Amino acid sequence: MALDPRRLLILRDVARAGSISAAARTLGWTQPAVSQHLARLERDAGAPLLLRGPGGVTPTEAGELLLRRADVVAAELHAAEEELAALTQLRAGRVRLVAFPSAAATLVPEAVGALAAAHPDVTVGLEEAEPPEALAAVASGDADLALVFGYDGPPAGLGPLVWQRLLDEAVHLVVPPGRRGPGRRGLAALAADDWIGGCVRCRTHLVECCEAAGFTPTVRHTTDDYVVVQALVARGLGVTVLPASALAAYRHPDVQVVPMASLGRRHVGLVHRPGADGVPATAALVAEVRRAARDTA
Amino acid sequence: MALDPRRLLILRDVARAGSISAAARTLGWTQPAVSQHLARLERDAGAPLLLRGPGGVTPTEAGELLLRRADVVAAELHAAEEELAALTQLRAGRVRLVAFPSAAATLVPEAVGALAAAHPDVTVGLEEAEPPEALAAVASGDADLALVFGYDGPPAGLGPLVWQRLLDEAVHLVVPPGRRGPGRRGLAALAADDWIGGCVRCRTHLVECCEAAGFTPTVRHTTDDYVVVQALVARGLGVTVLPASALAAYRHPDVQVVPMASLGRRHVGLVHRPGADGVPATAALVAEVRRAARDTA
DNA sequence: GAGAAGGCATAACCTGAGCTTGTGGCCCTC
DNA sequence: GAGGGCCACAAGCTCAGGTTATGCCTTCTC
Repeated sequence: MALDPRRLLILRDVARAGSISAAARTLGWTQPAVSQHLARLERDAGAPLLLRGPGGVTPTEAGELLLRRADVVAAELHAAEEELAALTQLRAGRVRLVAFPSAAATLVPEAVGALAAAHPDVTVGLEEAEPPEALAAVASGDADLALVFGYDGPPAGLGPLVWQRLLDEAVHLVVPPGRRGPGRRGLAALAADDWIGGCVRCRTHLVECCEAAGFTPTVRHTTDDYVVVQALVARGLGVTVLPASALAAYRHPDVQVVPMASLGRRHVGLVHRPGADGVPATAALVAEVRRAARDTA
Repeated sequence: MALDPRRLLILRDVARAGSISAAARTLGWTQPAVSQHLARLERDAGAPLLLRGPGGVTPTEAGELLLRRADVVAAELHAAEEELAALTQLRAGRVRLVAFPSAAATLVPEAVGALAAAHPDVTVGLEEAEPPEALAAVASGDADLALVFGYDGPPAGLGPLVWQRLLDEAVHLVVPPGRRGPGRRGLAALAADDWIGGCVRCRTHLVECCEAAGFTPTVRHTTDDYVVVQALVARGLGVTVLPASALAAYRHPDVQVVPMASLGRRHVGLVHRPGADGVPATAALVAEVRRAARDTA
């Protein structure tokens, strides 16, 4: 009783061709193949669909009925293939990207700009969020791609998500002008200083590094804006740490930058759901972000 | 690249069930079966359609696209099955019947009336036509069923059409009141009479019978109305032949009816295109006509 | 009318699509 | 860390769905 939609399309071909043999020729099949499909369809339908006459075949009332439906099915199928082709050829599509703020200011504009230039009909939605929220957005399906970072490895809480490393960068100590470096004592030399913290994740890393050096930092100021941070440091209001890319993007002329291995390295990467890198629009954006990362490295 | 509509429906089942395993359970299949169908569909589509996450699966942009189309396809299929069921259960349908005039006055009303009573939603279109035109109508597809007759066998020119014999009837000589019968001389005794002819086919048969008896009849009057014919005969305006059923339907009190084997027999039957007797509505009407013929015989 | 041509169905065969079972990996939950 | 749910992958087996071969039908042509 259940109709096979493929046979509906075959019925349509036969009706258009006017005979079973003619339909077989257009399908590149033999006549019995088509004949058997029709016989099966008629059995499933419970009524004759075509009357076999000399020189061809004419639909019955039931046949006409199915032909009307088959036309709709064929149209839907064709439209689906068209839309699908648009997606795979990047003539359509949408990517929802979540990125952490400093990336949004550097990598993202370059990548999104390049994608828009190459494929103007692919739309990119950008949202700023720190790694934990970004991961949640991707995991829940609210975003397709997240630009996130972690210290000394991928961020925690990846779950089933896929991590694609983009670049590692050093984390530097940033101190006011004229201030002497920490020397061999390392971070411990700054135990008494006021500290400027960034986002939650960065501050956590900062605190961990300090505690590894034997003290708990006094975090007096908090901002994740690396321009603001440097302005505060330049005025002597505190010390901080900044990843190399933030300093590459903007470097206040007065601050001192001190490389320190004990501050670890920041790992920047893309995160998406497994398989999402097969989605054409997402893959294209991933490629552009990777290119941008390679260019800035 | 060509999408298999069956897999589209499977995709739909999976999306509705929320996971491949759940869809497999509702389909009564195993999980790998569904998994393979999806893999093939994604290959044909050229893009991932579902992202596999923990606890189930969520459609991609391409997947959503196909799901919308699949909904339409499923709706069409369902509607087609509904309409088909209506046809096979005689809750809908149409039969176009062509019948020769005297049948239209006797068999047809009974049969069509019975069909209408049993299946009020099946519509019957009736048209009157003599056998040759009736056969042409069926052959060309303008009619589904024809009630026709032939003398001493099925009518000529059947071609590929199917003949279903309904009944045979005697053909009687009809002469004015008081007139002596033909006796052993047979038809030849009426060589000098005026004859009343019916339709073309009937007159042809009349002429053939007379010529077999050695003369060519003078056909003075022509009408295919058996009431009119008998009125003419009753007034002594001519002689004629009439099939038994015409005389059973109406018998003028004054005419004499003389059975004559040499007038042959008239064969009444149904004609349809091969396979048309499988069409539910047509089959139902055929059955009613046969019943009516059996009852009148 | 005999033959050729074109249509369809049927039968028998054979390959591969599409099921199955079995297994392993991954994630989450308890 | 044991258990359960999800998935993909691999290998096997069965039958759907092709094929070729054949026969019958009607129509057209000479």
